[in-house]
Amino acid sequence: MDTGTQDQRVSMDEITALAKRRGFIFQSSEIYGGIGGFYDYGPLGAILKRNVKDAWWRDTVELRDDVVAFDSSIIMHPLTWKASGHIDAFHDRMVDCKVCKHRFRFDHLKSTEQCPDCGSKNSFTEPRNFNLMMRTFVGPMEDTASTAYLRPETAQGIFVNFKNIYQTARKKPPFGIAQIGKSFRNEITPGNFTFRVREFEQAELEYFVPDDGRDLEIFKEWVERRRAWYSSYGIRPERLRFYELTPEERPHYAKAGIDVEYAFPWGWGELESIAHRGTYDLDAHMNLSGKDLQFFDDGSKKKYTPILIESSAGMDRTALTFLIDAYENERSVDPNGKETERVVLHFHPHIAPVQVAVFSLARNKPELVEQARSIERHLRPYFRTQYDEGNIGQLYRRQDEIGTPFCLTVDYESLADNAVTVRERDSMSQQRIAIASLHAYIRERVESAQS
RNA sequence: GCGGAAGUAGCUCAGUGGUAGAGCAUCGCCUUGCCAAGGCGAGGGUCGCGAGUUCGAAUCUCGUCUUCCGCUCCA
Repeated sequence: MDTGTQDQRVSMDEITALAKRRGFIFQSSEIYGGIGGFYDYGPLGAILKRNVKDAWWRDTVELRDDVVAFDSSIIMHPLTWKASGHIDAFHDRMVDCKVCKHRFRFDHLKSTEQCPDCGSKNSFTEPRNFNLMMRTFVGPMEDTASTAYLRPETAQGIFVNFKNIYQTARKKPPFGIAQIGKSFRNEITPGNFTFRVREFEQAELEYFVPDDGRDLEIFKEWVERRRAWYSSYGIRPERLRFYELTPEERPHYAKAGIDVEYAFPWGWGELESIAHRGTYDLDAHMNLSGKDLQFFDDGSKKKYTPILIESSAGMDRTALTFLIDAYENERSVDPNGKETERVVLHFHPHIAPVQVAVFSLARNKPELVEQARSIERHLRPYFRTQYDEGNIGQLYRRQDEIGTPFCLTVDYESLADNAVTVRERDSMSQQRIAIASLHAYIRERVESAQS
């Protein structure tokens, strides 16, 4: 892993401490001792995650006339998961050898008495089901017939609605369907903070293309679009990689696959998977449901099953990535030779939970306070703002730590010259800006940040 | 799920059987007035949770939950 330059890698301890200290992320149900694999987003974290989702949605849906929005239910007909293969794949019965601690699929054991690895006899635990889908019941009766599952991915909602959508949206391939929503997996081992959790949010794009030989080309276009997205929000390029799956690593029906990975403090971790899925998913649902999900092409007068290009990104993982990637503990020596530290989150202005903080230089001078509050009120409809007052150095440090890109300070001169000091987070440089032109000035700075 | 370690205030920790503590943080007042950590004061603790031993448990024992590390798993 690259550890280069002065880039001392942040530890997960620092990230989780900051996340809690500043109200980004808390463990779920903390007062009852917590529950493994679930997390809550605090006041700043909720905005951070929303900004990440909005940034994805903007680029994937709003800026394209060939992608439509969708939002499907979390609980679907159980046969959905039969067709997708999730039910069969999740019903493995497993046993553990109590001596060598190895785990085996019960139906693969030649002998139910002797461990094939260490040879111990009668050392197996009872066979247990490992079902990674969360189960619940629909209706008041808790029986097999009413068993339903919380979706382990959002994509199936799009597949089963494919015909509904292309008919009502008046789209024909190539076109895409996008959705952001919660998914649930009973992970055996949740961990690494919000990286592997049991309830998480996915942003998925299913892009359907005609079978005209351009599928690989379109796949590559989406890979480049996603690469540009991460880049435009400032993710450090040396910490991001697009890993190309080998034919052995991808499913037999897929012609290509890319894992987008980030260099987390514990190693590379997957943020997103971009996959060529052939006609596999629509075929599976056509087979089980008996319904026709093919597309009729008016030009060639032929029916065909569209080929699917999928991008599936974890929003919690992406939000965590933005948090880690933005983190810097700046150490420097001040003019008096004293060592100082500054924790800064270098969020992109679109991602930052607070974009503009407005300060009064003194807290007990009503004219300054009123001036500052008035500026904050005027900017609030256009930016994510916050008012604060007190020791100016402390105020700056506090905003640095939550990644606020701009701080405005109202001082005694402001009352005379109708201008404030604008302090920029990364450079700490200051500039005097007329109050009347603040809105335009900040808007220009926020928009030009989008590279 | 297995093995190891840990859990005391928001954070970092001290407290080994006898009244629950410190520093930092938070809030209020004063001071300063453009890059934090001056002064005074205040709030804040089911000592992860539950049993047991004991006259008495943060402290000893057992169970359990959570987190971290290593396995395992990751359709």
